Amino acid sequence: MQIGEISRRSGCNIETIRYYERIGVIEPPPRKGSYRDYGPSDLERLRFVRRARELGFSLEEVQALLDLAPRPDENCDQVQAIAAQHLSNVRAKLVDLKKMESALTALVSRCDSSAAGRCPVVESLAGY
Amino acid sequence: MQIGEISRRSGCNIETIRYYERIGVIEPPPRKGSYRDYGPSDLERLRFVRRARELGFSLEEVQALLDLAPRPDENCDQVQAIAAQHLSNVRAKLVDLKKMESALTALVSRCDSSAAGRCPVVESLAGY
DNA sequence: TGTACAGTCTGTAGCAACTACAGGCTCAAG
DNA sequence: CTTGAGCCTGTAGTTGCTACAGACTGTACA
Repeated sequence: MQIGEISRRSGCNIETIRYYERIGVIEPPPRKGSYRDYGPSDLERLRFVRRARELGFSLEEVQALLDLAPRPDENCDQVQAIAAQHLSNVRAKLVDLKKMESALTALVSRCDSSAAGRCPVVESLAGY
Repeated sequence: MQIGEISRRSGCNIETIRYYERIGVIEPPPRKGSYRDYGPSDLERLRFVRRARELGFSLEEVQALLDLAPRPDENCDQVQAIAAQHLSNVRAKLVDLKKMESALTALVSRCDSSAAGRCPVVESLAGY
């Protein structure tokens, strides 16, 4: 299959696929003429990458997962460790974002009820 | 005050301050000899930038806020609009992150109770 | 047979928002 | 007079793409 088709079927866009090849996330496929010729295993791999990216894994983590995936029975601990670590990062980010959310909510709502002539948003950011 | 001091007092690091100057977020201060010589208003401005960045505003938004801030009474609506827009982005991100969090939690916990010989994390990412 | 046209190729540059040097200056203290 | 901290400019790296330019290929239709 050509790059256009695997792009459609994997949900990765064409430039991204070539980028993944360049940085070694996927193997360079054989060529049919000068065109890349992908097989079903490439499709699987790209889908794997895409799902992992959607869950917020970095490409480095994805690489590690891909390296471990062929022997899931032996590497389950390491896979687990990567996922758990990532989960805790996500939870930390959630905490941060929630803080931001409430700070922003306060900012915006204060503005609604403000007296004329001053802007609480600006004042809050300036640090009173 | 020199860049080191304003850096300490604003919480922005030195390289970042010079970067902000380069891209126009702050004005180039006068020089004392060849050294940048900052005044109190620069400190205020940098603190403003830092707070806004901590709340997740992009530098472009920060620029806009800084442009509007000198006349808060006239520009309150626009300031408000920027903040409200940003708040809704933050909320959208929160929703995404929460989805990621529960997907990851499912991934990781399934692994705990898994039978030997298969790794649910890998399988889930591969898409069964 | 010609030609149009979609699809692909390589290579490079851009994005955000910094961060990290290298290699050189300046300025005050000892 | 030298040491050392601090500053200077300029450039390149980071992450994960995305967006070209300019050239080629392969197929369908006239």
